[in-house]
Amino acid sequence: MHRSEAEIEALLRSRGFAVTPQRRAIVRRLAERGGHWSASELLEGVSGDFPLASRATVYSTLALLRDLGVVAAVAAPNGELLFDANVDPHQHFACSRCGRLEDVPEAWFSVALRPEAAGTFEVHRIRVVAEGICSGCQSA
Amino acid sequence: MHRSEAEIEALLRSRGFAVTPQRRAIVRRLAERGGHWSASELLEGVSGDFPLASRATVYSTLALLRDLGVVAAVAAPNGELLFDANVDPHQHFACSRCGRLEDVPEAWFSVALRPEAAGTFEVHRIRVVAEGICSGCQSA
DNA sequence: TTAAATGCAAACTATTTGCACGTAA
DNA sequence: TTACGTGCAAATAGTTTGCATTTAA
Repeated sequence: MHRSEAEIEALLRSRGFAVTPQRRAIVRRLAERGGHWSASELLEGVSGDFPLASRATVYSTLALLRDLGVVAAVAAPNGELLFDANVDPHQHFACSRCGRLEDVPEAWFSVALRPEAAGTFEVHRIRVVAEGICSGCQSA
Repeated sequence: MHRSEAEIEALLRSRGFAVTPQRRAIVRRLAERGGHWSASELLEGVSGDFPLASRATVYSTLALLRDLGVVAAVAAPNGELLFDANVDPHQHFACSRCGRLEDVPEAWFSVALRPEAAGTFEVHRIRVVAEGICSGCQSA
C-alpha cells in the first residue's frame, strides 16, 4: 500500500525532478520502514549511516513529496508533524503514554456524518484518531 | 459548555493557585470568545489592549489550565497547537483553505469501533476531524 | 510575611530562506 | 552544458528555562 522506492523515483523522473542520492535516501527510509517520521528523525539519519542530507534538503524534499502526493503529513495529538509514505485511505491510533502513532485500517471504524451536519460545511474527508494505550505500553 | 471565567477562577483558588491579573486576562479570552487560540494569539493580546502577560506566563498558564482540565489542547491538521476552553466532548471541523478550526457537536458524527479492532489497543477516546471548506470560504 | 507567580533574557527546537557551489540529466 | 538541487549559515518562529523581582493571599 506504500508506494515503493522505485515507484516514487519513477514518479519524480516522470515529472521532471532529479533523483539525487539525498532524495533517494529519504524516500528509501519512508518507503522501507513505513510508519511515521519526523523531519528531525530523517535528518539524523536514523539507521546510523553518514548524515544523509542537510536540513534544507530534508525539508524541501518532504515538501516536494507531499506536493506530489506520495507522502502524507499527519499532525500527532501533541502537534508534532509526521510524514508517512502510506497515502492510501487509513486512520490513526495514537498512544497517550508514549506518543506512538500507528496506521489503522479504514475499516476498523465506521464513521458517518449525521444529517444534522448538512448545510454548514462542505466535508471532503473525515479523519479519525483513536487515542489510548498501545500494546507496548500495556505490557510495560 | 465552556467553563465561565468565574468558574475557572474559583477552581484556581480552590486548588491553591493564585488568581493573578495575567491569569484572569488569559482565562477571560479563552472563556469569552470561545473558539481556538494559539499561544501566540493570546500573547499578542488580540483585543488590542496592553500586553497582558509575558511569553513565559502565557505558556505556563496554558499548561496549568490544561493540567487542571479546564482547557483542552488540539492539534490542527497543520500541526498548530490550539487551546480551547470547551472541555466537554465535541469534535472538530477544519477548513482546508483558511485553516479555521471549529467545534462540532459530538452528535454530528456517529463513530464506532468495529470488532476487527479489538485486542490490539486499549482505546480511550476517538477524535474526529472533518476536513473541508467552511461557509466563509465557500462564499468567497 | 512568604511561597508562588511574573518578567526578562537566554537557550533550545523546528522550520525557512538566500546564495554560492555542485551535479543529474 | 545548464537548470535544478544541495549545503551552509543566518533568519524566523515556537517553546522552555533560570533567576532576580514582585505580589496575591
